[in-house]
Amino acid sequence: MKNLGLQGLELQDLRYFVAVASHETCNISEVAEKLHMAQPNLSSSIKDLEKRLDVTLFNRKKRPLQLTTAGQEFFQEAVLILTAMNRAVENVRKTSKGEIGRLTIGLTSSVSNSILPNILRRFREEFPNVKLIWSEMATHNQLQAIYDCRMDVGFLHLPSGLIDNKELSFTPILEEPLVIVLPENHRLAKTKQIPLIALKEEKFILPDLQLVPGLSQQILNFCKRAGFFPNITLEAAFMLTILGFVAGELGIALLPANVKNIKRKGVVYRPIIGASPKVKMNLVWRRNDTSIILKNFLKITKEMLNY
Amino acid sequence: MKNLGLQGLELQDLRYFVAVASHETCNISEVAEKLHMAQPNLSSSIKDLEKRLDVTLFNRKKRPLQLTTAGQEFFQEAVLILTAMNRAVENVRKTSKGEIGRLTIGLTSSVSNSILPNILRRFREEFPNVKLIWSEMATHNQLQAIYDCRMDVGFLHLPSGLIDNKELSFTPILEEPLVIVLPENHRLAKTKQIPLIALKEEKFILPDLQLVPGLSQQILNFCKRAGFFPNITLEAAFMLTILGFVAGELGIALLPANVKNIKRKGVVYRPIIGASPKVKMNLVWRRNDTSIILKNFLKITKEMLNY
DNA sequence: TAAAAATACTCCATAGGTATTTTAT
DNA sequence: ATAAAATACCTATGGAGTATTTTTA
Repeated sequence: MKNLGLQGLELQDLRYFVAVASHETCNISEVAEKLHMAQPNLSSSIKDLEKRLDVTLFNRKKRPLQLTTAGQEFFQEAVLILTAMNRAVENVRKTSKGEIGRLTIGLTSSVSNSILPNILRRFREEFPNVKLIWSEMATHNQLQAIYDCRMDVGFLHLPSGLIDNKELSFTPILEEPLVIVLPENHRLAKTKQIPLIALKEEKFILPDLQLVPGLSQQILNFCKRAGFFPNITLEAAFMLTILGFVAGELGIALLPANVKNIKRKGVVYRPIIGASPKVKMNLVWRRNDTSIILKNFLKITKEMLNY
Repeated sequence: MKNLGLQGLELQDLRYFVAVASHETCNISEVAEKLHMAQPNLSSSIKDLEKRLDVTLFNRKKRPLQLTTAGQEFFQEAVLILTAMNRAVENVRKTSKGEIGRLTIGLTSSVSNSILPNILRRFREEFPNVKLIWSEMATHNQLQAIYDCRMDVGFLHLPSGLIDNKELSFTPILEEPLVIVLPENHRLAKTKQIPLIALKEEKFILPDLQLVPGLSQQILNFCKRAGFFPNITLEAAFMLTILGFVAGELGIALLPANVKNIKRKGVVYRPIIGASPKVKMNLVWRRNDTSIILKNFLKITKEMLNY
């Protein structure tokens, strides 16, 4: 017999108790057999439990044994506790395999126009119980959110000066040529292919330098390499805003090729002739993030690039 | 080291895990000291838990240690489980002491007019967390409900043939004289005290023989002993109904004295002169009911009788 | 280099087994 | 009289201790 370890109720005690209490006739011998254990041990386990609780759970003056009122009460709660334990184990296992949980993803319009739908579909297939939360956000805001753990991963055009960052990791996932965005009545709209230098005297509408630093920096670099510094008349954070400005003949723009997926009245797209410049899209996350969900997301994203 | 008992997660595992996980810096050594145990054992307990779950709970590549995502998940659930266990223990102890729970009580109007309020007040004082559920019910229905465990205890006038019942126990708790209930214009209403035999030729309104067998049987016995069998014109299950019939001059009635607490227009009460007959009120419960709450209720009820 | 975690071993308390007695119907 | 629970006793696993090594910052 146990030496009354006064403290420390254990789940084993509950398991034995529940096994007996849930038996039709509370027959200890039968239950012991079902549990592949000796009857005296089951008996003394129950008695020990009663001693520790300082509560009589079974009325011993009756055969078959029957639960006291307190025993019924305890039975209900014991079942709940054992269930909770099983669920906790299941959940922690699934969580560790990345089968359940959540991932918060930041996007810019470039991504939602190109590879994103495929990635999401593929991820949903493999991890149907992981909640993906995504929000379209300008590069600058995304980086802040990732730092602050409000976001786990972001698709963005990498601004200069972020290479070898201590806090963040990144990987290039996409290279896109730029296209020239013109009002349909623009003199260059008749031309099929346009060299970059031909835009030297044009008014430029640029992605916002504060909010979308990566993309605008890359565009400026290409112009510089082509031999001119563009005449910037407007900045805007979102693609659609820029297209609107172009349609209104406020200027022309250079944007990633995926913008061609948007048919905008009054706007035409023309490829750049010559050393076609390409902007790079990166995936960014916290370097110290050990989440398996993140790891799986990165894996699937990389797979989708070799389609 | 443990020999990986693959099954059987125990609360002790959770307690150790929660102790470490809830420590500011997850410092195993400090936590071990706080728990008055050796550091290596706490270390290996945690490792063992991880092995059994097949989940890494702490990121060992970092100092201070930090919970993995799965570890955070498990921590939350573990705390809930431990809390549930503590609550279950508290509840079963209180239940066994009769400090929490419920008692379903049956009444007849006789009781609610006399001793019941005192009993309830006294019981509430001593057991504020026991829910008392009472319902006014005719004797016959009460007995049925007690048999069926829909009710735990009842106040009722014991019908003959219930003495030495195998299933039910009872104890007398109250003796009340009968009073004569008359329409205010009745010829006997002028008399202050009336002998029972004077009612020989009157029309009687009797408590329902089916639904309130105990009381009506006792009334009939008294009449028989006084030397006559009453002329029964009406039966009714409830006091107020009977008073209504009397007020309507449909007959007279004999009722327990507590009915005098009800002032009914058109009705007067007159004491019986001579060997004043008394009806007995009993408390009834299932003989095999071991509930402590019932026991306490019986105890308090008996105490209240010697006021 | 220092602080903390992991490993290696030792020991005994107790969960679990067998034999027997007691209890309730 | 019988079936089931309680008691008594025994055995061996694994939880907990001490000493030491490995790891991270």
